[in-house]
Amino acid sequence: MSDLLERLRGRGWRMTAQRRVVAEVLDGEHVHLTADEVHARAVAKLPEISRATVYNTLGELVTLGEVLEVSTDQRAKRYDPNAHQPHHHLVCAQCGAIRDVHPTGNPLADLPVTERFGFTVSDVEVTYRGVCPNCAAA
Amino acid sequence: MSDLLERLRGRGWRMTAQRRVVAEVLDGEHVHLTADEVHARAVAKLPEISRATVYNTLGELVTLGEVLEVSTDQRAKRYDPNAHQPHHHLVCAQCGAIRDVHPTGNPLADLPVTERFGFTVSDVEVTYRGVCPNCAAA
DNA sequence: ACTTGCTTTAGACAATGTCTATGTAGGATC
DNA sequence: GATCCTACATAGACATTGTCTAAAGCAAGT
Repeated sequence: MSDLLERLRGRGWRMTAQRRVVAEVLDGEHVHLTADEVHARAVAKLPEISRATVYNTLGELVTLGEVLEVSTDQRAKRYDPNAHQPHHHLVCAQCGAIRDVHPTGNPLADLPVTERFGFTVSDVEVTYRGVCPNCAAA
Repeated sequence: MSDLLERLRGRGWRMTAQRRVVAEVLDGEHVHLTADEVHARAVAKLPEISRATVYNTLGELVTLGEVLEVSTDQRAKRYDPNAHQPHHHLVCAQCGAIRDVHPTGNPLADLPVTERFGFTVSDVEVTYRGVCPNCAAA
């Protein structure tokens, strides 16, 4: 994904070693990392990167729409680099593992006007919960 | 809702002034309070109640299934006393206001087996996001 | 009323995230 | 390539939310 780096540069981003590293970490694995996990992996590549910079950079990526913020549990937010394809999440209630899923149907259409209370509804998040095969086996 | 207090007593709960107050706060208004908000209202009725007790009691009510924990934003969890009627939530992206809603359809049925990755799926949460009438007017 | 042990309390601690003041370096310009 | 301006990074204090611990308190059965 030099794609990503190019897009960011095109939006006037000043390209720094720190930002490059954060982008690489998110690209390197298609997973759902917490900010601290991103920081840990970034430090492995660039030891002097600070926590604040990771937080700032993640926040900017979210604002730019390049990364999604996911709150599947009440703990740390997770960052999902799969921002350009709409999807929902399936979470293991025991180990916290997350999978991207693509349900059929359109939940937005399932909310009648009488259930909107005057809100302008623009988005819907669906989180499925269950037990993953690993945890079920244990 | 002496109902609630009776149910709790029936389950072996030792009835204390603190627990009674927390239950009253949750019953008094059909809203979605944070733990701190519950604490503030509890203190108004029983000044010496501690933060830890409120957290403990809320946790017990959740375990007993009498109250639901809702995480609509990345901030504090909210507690929903409407635990006996399945529902989802509609959240204002600006002010955080929450409404209980009842969409049609069954999202659980919308997740094909091929999208379950071996998980045993037991539950689904749907969170609609939008702008409430108050914020839209402002 | 006594006793038992569940419950409460205050405050330390932990996890996650934000802010500030200062120093650094990207990249436009020459 | 050297200089400068300004956006960016840094360390660490601070804030918010929640958990844990040890000691004191009190509900309820006897």
